[in-house]
Amino acid sequence: MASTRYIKPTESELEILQVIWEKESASVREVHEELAKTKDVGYTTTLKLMQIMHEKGLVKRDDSLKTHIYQAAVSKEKTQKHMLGKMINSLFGGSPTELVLQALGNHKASPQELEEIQQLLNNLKNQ
Amino acid sequence: MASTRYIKPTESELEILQVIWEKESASVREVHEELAKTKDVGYTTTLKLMQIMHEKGLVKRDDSLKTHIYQAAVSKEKTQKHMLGKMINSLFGGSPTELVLQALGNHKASPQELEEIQQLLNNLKNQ
DNA sequence: TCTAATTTACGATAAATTTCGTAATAAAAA
DNA sequence: TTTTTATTACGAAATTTATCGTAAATTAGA
Repeated sequence: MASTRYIKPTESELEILQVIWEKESASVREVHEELAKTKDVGYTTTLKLMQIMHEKGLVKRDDSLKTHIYQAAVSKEKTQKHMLGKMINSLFGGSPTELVLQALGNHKASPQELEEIQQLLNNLKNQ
Repeated sequence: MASTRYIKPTESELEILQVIWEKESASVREVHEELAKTKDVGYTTTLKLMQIMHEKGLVKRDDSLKTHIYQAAVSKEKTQKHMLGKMINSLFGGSPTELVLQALGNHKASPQELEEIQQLLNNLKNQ
């Protein structure tokens, strides 16, 4: 049952995963077009990265047609959870609260968002 | 007044910064002993990293004595803020709220901590 | 069919990060 | 003083990550 060990995506790999998560599935071209909006990088670089990600098991692909279609092999939620946990440990002395306070303090949230957080907070309190 | 641009610590540098932040000031030996508790790494590796960090301006040092004493040149808070911001953008679609919800949902907080968060939430609501 | 364009495969290089060995220096101990 | 120990400086290698050029294969268009 031993689940395959967690593979930590690199920074570039995270950028690519974001696009794939967003689109559900995508070709190299589509991912590249998206990255190119904010980054000056060659097509083959994106291609190579995605091939490596496939080897690592970060993405799966359908290569039955000429243009391969990629999908994420790791969930956004699991990845978020891992990265958050690592950050909490490495930068916030293991205290998720410290992180939450920082995040709320430094980055403004809308009234609706504050309400969402309030809801969750209420749930947590009633336990 | 242009403040010097932000220098992103690498992962190893963050480990070292953590120790220095904790101890306020420390020699290479002290930092290394701490790292060695959880990591198998040579003394000169730690030394070299700290020298590089000094060149980059991540730490300052008193080298008037044989054993140099290091201090952080970047604050824990500023670093937290930067890393959080980066993570919010790269993994939480720019939404701090999403991050907060994840952090609270996945990592348990004590009643006191929940109260702290409630306080901050109240402040934010009254604006 | 023949030519263009698109895509993948692959290797090589570049750049950044981490690692450590060795020598020089300074301090401490014998 | 002499020897041992601890520390720094430094260079180089190893590793990881990111970049791109070129060739081969496939598809689409003329």
